Amino acid sequence: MVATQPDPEDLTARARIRDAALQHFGEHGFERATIRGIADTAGVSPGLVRHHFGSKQGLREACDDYLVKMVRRFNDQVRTDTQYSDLTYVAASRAALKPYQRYLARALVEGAAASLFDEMVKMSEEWLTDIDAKRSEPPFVSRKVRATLGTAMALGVPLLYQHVSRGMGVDIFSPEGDRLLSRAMLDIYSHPLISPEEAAMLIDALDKAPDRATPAEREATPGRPEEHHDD
Amino acid sequence: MVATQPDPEDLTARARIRDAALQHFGEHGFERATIRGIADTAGVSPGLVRHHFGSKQGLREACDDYLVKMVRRFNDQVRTDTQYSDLTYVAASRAALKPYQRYLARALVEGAAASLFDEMVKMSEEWLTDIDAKRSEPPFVSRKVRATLGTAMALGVPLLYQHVSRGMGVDIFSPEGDRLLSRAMLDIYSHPLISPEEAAMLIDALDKAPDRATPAEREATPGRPEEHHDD
DNA sequence: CAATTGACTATACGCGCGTATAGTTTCATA
DNA sequence: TATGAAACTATACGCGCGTATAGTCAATTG
Repeated sequence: MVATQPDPEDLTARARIRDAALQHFGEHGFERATIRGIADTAGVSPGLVRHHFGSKQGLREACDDYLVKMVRRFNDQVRTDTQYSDLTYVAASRAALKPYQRYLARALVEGAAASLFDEMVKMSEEWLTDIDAKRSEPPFVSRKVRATLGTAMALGVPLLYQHVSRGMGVDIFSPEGDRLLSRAMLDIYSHPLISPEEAAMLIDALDKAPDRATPAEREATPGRPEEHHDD
Repeated sequence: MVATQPDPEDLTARARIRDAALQHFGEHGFERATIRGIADTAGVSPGLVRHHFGSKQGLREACDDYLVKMVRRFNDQVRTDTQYSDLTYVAASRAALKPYQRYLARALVEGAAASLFDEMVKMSEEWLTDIDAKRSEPPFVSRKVRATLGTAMALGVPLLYQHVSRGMGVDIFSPEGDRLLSRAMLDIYSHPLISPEEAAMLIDALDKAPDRATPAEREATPGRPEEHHDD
């Protein structure tokens, strides 16, 4: 009961523009989305967009800020509610973020929304703390590394939701899809792909032979492999 | 002899354009990338791009086809080599696809490159077949569903490589980063987050109360939650 | 040696975009 | 009612883009 949004009904024009931008950016991407289209969806003139947000980039930043605030609030809320396990958190955040999912996906892949990702990692770390307490062997790597990887992997599902839905034969955002997804996640998270012994063995091999070039590594080398500067 | 291409070596202008496009599309996104910029990187005139690929969209499709062909060849190669486990495959494909990773990420998130994703799922399914043989309890869901989810989760890491690198404190494409990543993956894949008993219990709860609305589900409902038409 | 064909360039057109600016309405306050 | 600011609209400009077209050059072929 954190009474957040005053009323979805009489939203101010500024908020309507922001929501329309979230939608358009998510559906068409930042470049392809047009101020005119966003203004049209929001029911205002294109000029008003500029009046409120200064520029297209400003509008984007406002969208990012809004989402970060929303995720942060969601996390705080869940954090105080101890009934959630890691699994149900994943499911809950999947549901909560659903409307913004496409926007989120694009932003994250483009390297933006960093604080949002980090927020999720911190969340994962907290749960890992509990899980690690019940664990016998010491982990191979630090908790933060595992939390980071776990977060990225969990995000892979909504990020690729079109492909996942196609592969599962059901829209993962529909009730049935969500149910199937939850079952599958429970199965995956409760059944290791390899045994700890095998893993330890492979780690040993890894430490002894750090130079493990695959046959493909030699073959797949195109024009400019080493350049990735950010936008 | 129809030898239009004097050499299969990737030195023809057409190949250079394709490589430049892979790079530009990956770095700037499809919309933002310009034919002029691609032509410049390839060292040709913008007109030649059109001459060879017809249009910008045609160029994109050529890039997709090329990548699919490359992944397929990689898979075939690995498939015949039985020394690979699921884990090392993930690592190997991570290395092989590295130069195309940014392009891949954008394409996949935009819903394109579907056959590529499906190819990977098929690969995962084959390995799951072996793993399932050693498993006592029956899986909660079909193998394909688990393979699909596993693929999406594995892809989440390179998709979010900037965030993952930041969280791990090391570039995951550097040798050290790759090593740390492999260790972490081995740990995650060998240590379940929850016990099978807990999972079974949660599934039970899931089946009995299919309507599990979270507090956030009620709160986070923006303008148009139910619309997601594809491009 | 023409003659044809394909690789490649130079140049320009038209359109849609972000942006700028001037003008109009709404509304709180005195 | 007067007034000033803020919300909002109408209109236009300029630029960069994809695309189209005409032309040049090099290699192949009879």
